Amino acid sequence: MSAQITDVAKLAGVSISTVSRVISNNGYPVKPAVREKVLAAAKELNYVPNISAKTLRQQKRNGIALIVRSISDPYFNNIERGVTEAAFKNGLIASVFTSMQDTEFEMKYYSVILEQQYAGVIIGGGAYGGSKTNKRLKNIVRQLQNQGCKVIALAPQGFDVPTISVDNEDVGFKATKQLISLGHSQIAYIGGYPDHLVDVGRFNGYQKALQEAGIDYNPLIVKMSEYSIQGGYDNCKALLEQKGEFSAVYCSNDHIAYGVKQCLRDNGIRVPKDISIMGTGGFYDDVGFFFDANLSTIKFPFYSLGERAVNMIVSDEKLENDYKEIMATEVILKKTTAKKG
Amino acid sequence: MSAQITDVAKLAGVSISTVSRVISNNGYPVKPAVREKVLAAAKELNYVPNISAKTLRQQKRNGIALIVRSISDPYFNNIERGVTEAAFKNGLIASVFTSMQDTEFEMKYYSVILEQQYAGVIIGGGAYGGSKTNKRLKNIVRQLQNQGCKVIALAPQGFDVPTISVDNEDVGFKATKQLISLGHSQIAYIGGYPDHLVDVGRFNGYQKALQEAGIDYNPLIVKMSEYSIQGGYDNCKALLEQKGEFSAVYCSNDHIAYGVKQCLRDNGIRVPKDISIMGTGGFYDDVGFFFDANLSTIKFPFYSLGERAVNMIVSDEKLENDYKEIMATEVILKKTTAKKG
DNA sequence: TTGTAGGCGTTATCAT
DNA sequence: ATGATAACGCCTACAA
Repeated sequence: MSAQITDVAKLAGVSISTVSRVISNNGYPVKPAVREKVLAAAKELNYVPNISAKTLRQQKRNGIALIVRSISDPYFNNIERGVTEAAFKNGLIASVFTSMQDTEFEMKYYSVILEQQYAGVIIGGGAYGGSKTNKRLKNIVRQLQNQGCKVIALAPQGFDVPTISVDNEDVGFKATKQLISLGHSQIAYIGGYPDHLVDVGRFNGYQKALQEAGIDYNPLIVKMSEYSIQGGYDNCKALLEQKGEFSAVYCSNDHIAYGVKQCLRDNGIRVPKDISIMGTGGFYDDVGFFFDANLSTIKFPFYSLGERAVNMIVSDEKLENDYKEIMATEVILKKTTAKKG
Repeated sequence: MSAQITDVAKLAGVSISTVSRVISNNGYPVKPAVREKVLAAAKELNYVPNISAKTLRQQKRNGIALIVRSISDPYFNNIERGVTEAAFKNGLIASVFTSMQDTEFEMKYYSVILEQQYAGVIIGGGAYGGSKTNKRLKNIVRQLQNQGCKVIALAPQGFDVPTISVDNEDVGFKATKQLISLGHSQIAYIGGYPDHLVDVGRFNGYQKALQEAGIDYNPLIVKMSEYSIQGGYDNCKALLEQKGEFSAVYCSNDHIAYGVKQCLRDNGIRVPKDISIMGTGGFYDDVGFFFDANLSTIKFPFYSLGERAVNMIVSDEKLENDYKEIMATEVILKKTTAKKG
């Protein structure tokens, strides 16, 4: 249908090898005059190399897949940017796939990624599933690895894959400690899925910080449901209704924190004067169309996380499945935290 | 590296043609017993067909690209779902590319899409550029079309491409008329980029509705800047400070409307009791982690828009560049509109 | 510095 | 119903 390398060669009056060498620009010596001729011919014919043929011949993989939970969850915003930009720098092309938190979808994606011979897949936000679904996922992930596709997770997945992530226990610990250092001792915890590994880690950190400060753990002011604004709102409301005493809340995710903030506001409670809130993630600040939530939070290095994952895929270091890499987080204090007054 | 068709053939004791027929499952008759043997062999070897070879041989395109402005803009949430799910149903695979409102990025994407021989590209949200960048975009889009890649826009782009969209003038008209029918006559307009075709349409509709109702157009209560919550907030604040009189606001986008809502609230103005707000799009309701904004709005058929675009790409009807298709919108009344009191 | 030719893993055509 | 073989478009030894 469209022009191919032979057409360009014919028009330029050279062999296809010469054209190939000019087009792929691989450093192989070609006389400048010839190069010009080839380029001119290619331009005239609107020649575009066929990447299937190239891939097939080179046995090289050139795609990076990023799996996210939902395309519009701001949590993934900077992860995606890091992945996309790093991929480009390495001559690869990143595509985003949305799992919708649905294992069926995720499985389908993996099988496509398998066929498409991607260089790697970055699991930014996989489906949330129990141990049965995990087994199926684990299987297909192993298959991907067998095919030479590198798999990198950006959070613990419940089975061994090379993982780059934050230290979730440390995150929970730092956040809670921050609240303690502001004089709070009645600190509620509102988390996401109770059996999500990520949440378990943050919750452990929360408990550890309390313990270290000699504060008794009070299960009455602990709530968990899901990582959403609504979840935060509802759980906060429940806390208020049961009249649990607390002057601060640690939320294991900024969506939750934002919901809590709204709930408190709707109930005439001043933030941070009456109650302080610490969130987790820091992703609200990165999204332009969001109103700045001004959350005090533990900021994750989302961009770097994505960037690093791509670089690991690109490099030829062999990755063991038990490989774990931790990236640093940062305490950010904005307008939802204050000294206990 | 990994198993290929010859390996499967050898293990199953048949020819590669037979394997191909079984694997591609193309209806060609194969004896059941043989089929079983092949399937077993393929499974044992973890055989996965190489899609590059397949694509090369079949000259078939199997990718759909969706260009969005930002991965986390909820505006694209249901468009993406529609595209992804429709693509799957048609045996295609959709990838999302984020333009970041950056023409350079967008150009790079198009050139990759060109090489990758995508079946089609859906321009959900292109870069926002002036006429010079439009020229470059137009060129590469023409090139895509020449290569046999179908291009569909989901909003006017400033140059001719087959477009499926809502009728933006009608949208602005209906929204304004709705406010008028609630008894409002001093209706402010807060829009996005003043020279964005989409906004021009909505603004025209706004003016037309006023005119039809015999209301004088008042340029003092019209503001435009950008499609963001912050933009809505700031423009609303400016309106309040200049003491322009208005009892309702039509916002040409829900981000803006949400910002306006926040601004009014922060200034002690009750919505909708004191001031009514109509938004545009209805995308806040579709995103789980969002707190329901409860905006009265003109709801767009995002999912169908994406779905229809895919179906147009898949079908072999030839698309003229001046093809335009309009999809219906719906007035949704929630908690930001009330009769003028 | 340039050209020739073989092969990457499929599918499809043509025999059998 | 099955098998042999020639493409698909490109890259890359190897030859010149």
